[in-house]
Amino acid sequence: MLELNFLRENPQLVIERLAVKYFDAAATVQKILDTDVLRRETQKQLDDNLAESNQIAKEVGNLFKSGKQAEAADLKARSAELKVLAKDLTDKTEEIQKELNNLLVALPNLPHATTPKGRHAEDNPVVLLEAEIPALHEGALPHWELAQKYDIIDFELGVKLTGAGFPVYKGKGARLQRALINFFIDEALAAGYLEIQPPLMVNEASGYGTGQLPDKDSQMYFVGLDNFYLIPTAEVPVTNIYRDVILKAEDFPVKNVAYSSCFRREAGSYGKDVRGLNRLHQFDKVEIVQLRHPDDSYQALEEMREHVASLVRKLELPFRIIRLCGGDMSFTSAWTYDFEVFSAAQQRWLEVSSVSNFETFQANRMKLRFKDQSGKTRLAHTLNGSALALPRIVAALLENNQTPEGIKIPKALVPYTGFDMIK
RNA sequence: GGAGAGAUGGCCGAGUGGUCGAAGGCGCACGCCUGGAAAGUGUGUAUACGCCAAAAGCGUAUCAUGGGUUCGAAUCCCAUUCUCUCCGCCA
Repeated sequence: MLELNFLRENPQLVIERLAVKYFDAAATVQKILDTDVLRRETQKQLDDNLAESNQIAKEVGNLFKSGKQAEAADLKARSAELKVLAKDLTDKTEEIQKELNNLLVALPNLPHATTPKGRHAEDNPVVLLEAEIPALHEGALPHWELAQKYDIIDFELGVKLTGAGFPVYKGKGARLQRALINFFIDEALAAGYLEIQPPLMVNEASGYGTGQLPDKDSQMYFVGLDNFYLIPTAEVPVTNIYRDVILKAEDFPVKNVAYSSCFRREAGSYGKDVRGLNRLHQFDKVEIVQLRHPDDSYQALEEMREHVASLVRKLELPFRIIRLCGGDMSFTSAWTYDFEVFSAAQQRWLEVSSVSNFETFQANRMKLRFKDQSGKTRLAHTLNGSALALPRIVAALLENNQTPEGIKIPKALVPYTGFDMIK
């Protein structure tokens, strides 16, 4: 959520910047400004009304004490009038406040001033390409066929147990998953992150805090009996740890890493793009989250980008980093890098990580603040990134490393898997 | 799931209708004291919104949340949520 004060002072800038995301904000911004004026007027009336009521209440108390019942009765009458008015003003204020809030929540985050122009994914500039595309042997298979051939991932069985998009990992497939998780977490620990094991279900307030609610609720699984949502990413519980928190300046940087299963309904996506591990309803991911002082959040973003790059390199996967253009950026992000690995049998780039700086957008929503040197309370910056999401990494590992003798495990991972080949 | 107790500021804790944004303590910050420190001592120490060009100042709201009673609610009433204790169940 954008900050009202900022919007009040820079409405034109907001409109221009959001145009980069192909979001026409002019009407909403104007409405926000109008509603804000109305809100302050109404608020003032209500405050004055309440101030008088408070005054009267004091006087009545004094009159009672000195036995002047008659005068007290007069004041009580006035108080009753005020009360009716106050009720009315309260309702009005709340309604206006709600409307203002709805308008504010509808505006995306401002993209950073350096955001590349462009509308679609094809317009995203590649900022780094480290991709030696492996030459596969004759008869190379896509990962879903490899999974079956070596009996390491069973998609059919998942359908039996739950439904499509809930694969069962078996034998070396399961161990490969566990190895990747441990590898990713260890790497994050070495980079100074604090490990967190969050709940996999969250309440409504948390869903709202990171922006999944109110409007993206159809993407989350919902446990109706208890009003819980299954997390679509560890970002939700981990970032919400700091909801309504005021940090001290010396608490920075806050660096958390969390492994979790992630649950996504992915309503409306079918077809060949979602075959095998390409898109699942349940998958595993290691997520890194940072809270930063606004002055060095972009330094942190580069640090996180480098961290993720080092992971992909150690796994010896061909990859590229792209900077999302305005039109392709998410609602909440100010700056995003996507990491894509090349999956050689599918001949496709697969997104395996998205690293973003949200600046104060999430922080404003969840009231995540800090006290700066001068004692002033300010919103912190939040950042997060996948480091990494497992299924597409597994897909690329299987496809790229296949040989007629079996699938080779990258050296960095062997200490974690305990084997160097899937045969 | 059953029975009971409870929820107050960063923490502990007092407060059963007005003088309460809230005693007292701890913690923290700054000052005094000291050769330095401890002890002692003084002052300060929530958040949001609004008024004001701004600071100062002032107003309003907030004692789990939402409603109600009352001229007036941290205090009384109702509902909800959460926590704790005992019993039951259980990895």
